[in-house]
Amino acid sequence: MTPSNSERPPEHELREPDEPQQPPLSVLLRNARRAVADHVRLALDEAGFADLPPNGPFVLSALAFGQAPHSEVISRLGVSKQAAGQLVETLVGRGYLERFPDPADGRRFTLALTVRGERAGTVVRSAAAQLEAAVEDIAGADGLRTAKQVLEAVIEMGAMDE
Amino acid sequence: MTPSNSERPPEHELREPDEPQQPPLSVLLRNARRAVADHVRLALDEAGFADLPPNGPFVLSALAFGQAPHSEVISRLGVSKQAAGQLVETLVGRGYLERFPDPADGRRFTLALTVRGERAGTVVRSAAAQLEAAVEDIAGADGLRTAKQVLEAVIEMGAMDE
DNA sequence: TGCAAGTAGTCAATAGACTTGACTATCATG
DNA sequence: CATGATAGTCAAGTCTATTGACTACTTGCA
Repeated sequence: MTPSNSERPPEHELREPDEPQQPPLSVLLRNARRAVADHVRLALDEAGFADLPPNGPFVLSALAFGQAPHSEVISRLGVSKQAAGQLVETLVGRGYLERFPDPADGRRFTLALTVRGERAGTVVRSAAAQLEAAVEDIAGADGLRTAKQVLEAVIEMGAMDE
Repeated sequence: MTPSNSERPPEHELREPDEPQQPPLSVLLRNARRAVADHVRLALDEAGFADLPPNGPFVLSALAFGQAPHSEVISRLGVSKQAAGQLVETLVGRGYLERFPDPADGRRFTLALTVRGERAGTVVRSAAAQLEAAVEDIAGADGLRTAKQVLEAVIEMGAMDE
């Protein structure tokens, strides 16, 4: 027996919810985020893009059909520039992205999707859009818009803590 | 110059949004989730619980003021039982949790919060509640309720892909 | 011009969390 | 009491992110 237990047994009872109350926002957000990510991941796997790393969909979406400076992708990702650099390197290595030097600034690079990257991006966007459409069918256009406004408010509140 | 660049420059322009359209749900969820997590993390750091791992708040909330079987915490976390076991081990080691053997079943363990764990749990819950209340001030009670319903719909849709 | 300071990005090492595969101990069923 | 299932751990490896230090380039100012 490896875990070190003390001898005293616990006292309280497991609480069971009397009413079907709504869970806290934090839990809902966590689970909803996971659900969307899983849905997108499933679509990617089926389409032959299983080697796209977890943050890949985010980069692909940020690039959409166009291009963007490396630095912008970094700042949108919300991770350290080193982590973003590694991710970009991986995506380049796996054929999703191309890197172009900025002609005006020798330090900078521009990122653009390859054909494969665009295809994967299409899968990401359509999977997300499909789920969003299904939610809209249930919640209605107004409900979805309201929900998005609330999410934007949450994001804004969070940004206020620095 | 380490990155391998090709010589051809990119063709398209960076698109800029003409209208302040709402971002896709997937992006909003990602960012909102991060905002909440950051907010909670900040509160924990300030309260002296900086050593709580990222998934710690979730476990603490799952335990609330009571106790729960290890297996239930595992299934709710949505990760492998090994990962959950590591997390629990860490939380025990850092004084947030205690493990008690189940008197009826020698294989099972019950988890309960220590005093420190309850304090940290209080911080987590109050930080989350504070943010939720602030959002409710902006969006209104109806808006928040609607948003939660939408999130639950998203979670349910995701569960349908297996 | 030329130097100082700031910015873009990389390198290297590491930490942290999760995964798979194999295993032990206990319980339930016949 | 033997077989199979379940709870949980051990061990090893992977993957992602972090920190700290560094190079290369640009900008601004004298």
